[in-house]
Amino acid sequence: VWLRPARTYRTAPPLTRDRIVAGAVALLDSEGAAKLTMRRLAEHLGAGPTTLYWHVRTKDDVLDLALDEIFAEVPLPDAADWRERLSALATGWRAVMLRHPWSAALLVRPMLGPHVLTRTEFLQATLVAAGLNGAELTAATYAIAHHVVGAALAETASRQLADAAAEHAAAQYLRDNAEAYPTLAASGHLEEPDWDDAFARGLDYLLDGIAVSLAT
Amino acid sequence: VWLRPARTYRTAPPLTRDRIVAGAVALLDSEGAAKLTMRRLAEHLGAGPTTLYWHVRTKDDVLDLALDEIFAEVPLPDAADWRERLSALATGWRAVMLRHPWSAALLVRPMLGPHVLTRTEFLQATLVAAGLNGAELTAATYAIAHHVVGAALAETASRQLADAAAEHAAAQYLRDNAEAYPTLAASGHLEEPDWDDAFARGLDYLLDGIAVSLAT
DNA sequence: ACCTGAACACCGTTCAAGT
DNA sequence: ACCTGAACACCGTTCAAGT
Repeated sequence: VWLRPARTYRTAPPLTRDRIVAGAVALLDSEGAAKLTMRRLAEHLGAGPTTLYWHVRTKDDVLDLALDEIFAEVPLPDAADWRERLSALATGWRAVMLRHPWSAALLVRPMLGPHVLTRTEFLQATLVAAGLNGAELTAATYAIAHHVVGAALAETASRQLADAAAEHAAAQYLRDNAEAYPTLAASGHLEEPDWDDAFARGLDYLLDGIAVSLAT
Repeated sequence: VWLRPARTYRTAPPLTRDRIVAGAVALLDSEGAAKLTMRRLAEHLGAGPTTLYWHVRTKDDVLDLALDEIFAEVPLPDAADWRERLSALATGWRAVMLRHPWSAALLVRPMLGPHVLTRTEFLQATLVAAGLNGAELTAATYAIAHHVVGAALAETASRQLADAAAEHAAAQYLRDNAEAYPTLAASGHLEEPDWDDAFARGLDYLLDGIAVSLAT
């Protein structure tokens, strides 16, 4: 999508790519990915069932645009210390993905949107300023992104069980098979962990490791 | 699914849950997630278009079963050193996901299958043996899983561009916008990185960080 | 107990036709 | 330039009916 410019208009039109993207995000937030349909989106925008195809090539385009759109919400922190900058960026990034739970499932598509690239640029520039380069820089950039994406994915997935009965059944299942999964049963693996705490600690492991490599 | 037992039979039947899962994995491997259809899967198995519904409740059940199935391929290493055990587990896990590129997109569903739980049990037991417990144990377990899942997701996504023209266009796009993304343009962000190297280094950052916390 | 086909209520996308 | 509706080739799932 990113390579094809949005159409330009002579006068303010009723339907634009921006309005389509905003409508898609609204529908995804309120009803989830399974309910986002080109027909329903068009109806939501007060257009005929196939009008969207003038502004957008496929449904995948709409999804790519919607995913990039929410990245604009991720704040770019201004802390001086590189560790603080990275923690703040990662925390804000995760918060945005949890606020738009449909976003995790879309990350199998290449992340090339302008807002995504702006965040990645900020992330990598901070690591460069901290002193990384070459293969270490690449690895650190991806590792931090993986932590955010993985955390958002795991927490989103866990919420699919939010149905209390299903959660209870899953925990019971683990207890019934305690001899097969002794460690998991003992640590309460299928009970909701403190996601915020686990995320922050995991990120600290990563940043500690990066700091170690910077010190040598 | 995991709580509902597979049906039992008096005689060897033509269609079983196992055959359905094996057929689904085969179709997903050869044609991708978009092409897996209940109708096509049934046809692939030589059954009527709706026969699957006797053995399985929904298409989501089939996907959950297929995802768990491939986790059986992840080897459980027997190294003595905890770091070696974790590296070997994570590396094997990533390799399996890359071999079945459709698997990354399915991780938005809760990972409760028996094979998944066996790998998670092994991962967490290794961390316990290394000396972790409580909130640190939870955080380390998830952080390692996030690294594997995030890496598989990113590499799979990047391969969607495998089309050489698209890759070239994306790199060109980044170069054209070098003033907006100077760090990314300089580091060649959109050119294929050495995925194996980035994965190994990132995992080392994480394990270094965990080792630091064990030492204090 | 297991399998089938018809049927229902949807999809994404194309395209000739309208304004 | 922009929007429309009919139409095509599909979906997942239900259910009465077969063996």
